[in-house]
Amino acid sequence: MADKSELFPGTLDMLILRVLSRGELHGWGITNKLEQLSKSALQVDEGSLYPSLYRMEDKGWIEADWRMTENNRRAKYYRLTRAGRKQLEAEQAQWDRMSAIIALVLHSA
Amino acid sequence: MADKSELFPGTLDMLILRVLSRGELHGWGITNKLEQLSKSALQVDEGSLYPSLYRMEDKGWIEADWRMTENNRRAKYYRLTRAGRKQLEAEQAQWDRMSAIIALVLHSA
DNA sequence: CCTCTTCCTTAGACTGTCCATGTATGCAAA
DNA sequence: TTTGCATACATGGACAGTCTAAGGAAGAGG
Repeated sequence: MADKSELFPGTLDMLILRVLSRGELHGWGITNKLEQLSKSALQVDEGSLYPSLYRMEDKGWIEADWRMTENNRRAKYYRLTRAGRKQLEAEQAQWDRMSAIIALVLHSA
Repeated sequence: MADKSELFPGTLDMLILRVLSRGELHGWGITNKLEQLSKSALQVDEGSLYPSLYRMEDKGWIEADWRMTENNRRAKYYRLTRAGRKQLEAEQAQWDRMSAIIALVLHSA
């Protein structure tokens, strides 16, 4: 990931699902969107991004088709499936739960 | 880890360091303390705990010696080193940074 | 005795990230 | 027209860290 701020394994899927929940995008676009949304804190490694996309496609959380971008290039546009939406909700809930627990431990007297 | 709520790789070290920053403890005690502090949300797997302890000992973040517990058993008591304290601060800062970023992405309009 | 609890140890599988590298093509500048 | 840059996808291999699973030893208490 980005400048020494590695992502916690497992969170990349969630972040991608979240970005896709705002509308379909191709891989390259996802990278840019994540960088933009995180105010440059996240620069997704392509070696993490694409495997993640394939995994999620296999699992049926996202689906894709090839189209042309506004830059006139071939690109694979991904979008959430219904299962993907459920998955996002679940992961988000799980994240909230776990980060609350961690905060609890970290800030306990 | 615990009832289907797996920890994010990397966070276990931080949680252990945090627990040890409250006072020395042996492995078994760390498990219990984490469970207690997290209100039973975390049940640390021993196959994760001990490798983590050995890693951190190698890195010089913690040190240990064998003693007897109040239950009259041999146990290895771990405590933070100065380096461990610095490490904890760093990881905690990193955690705060990353979780803020993730929250930003998750909750962006 | 016999079982339960405390306590530590380690091998092996698995998952997911990172690094590095490769491909292809559109477009603009030199 | 050729050179270089930006866009876009793909993939092998290394590596770190977790989980599953199994085992061992020894005190406490029935």
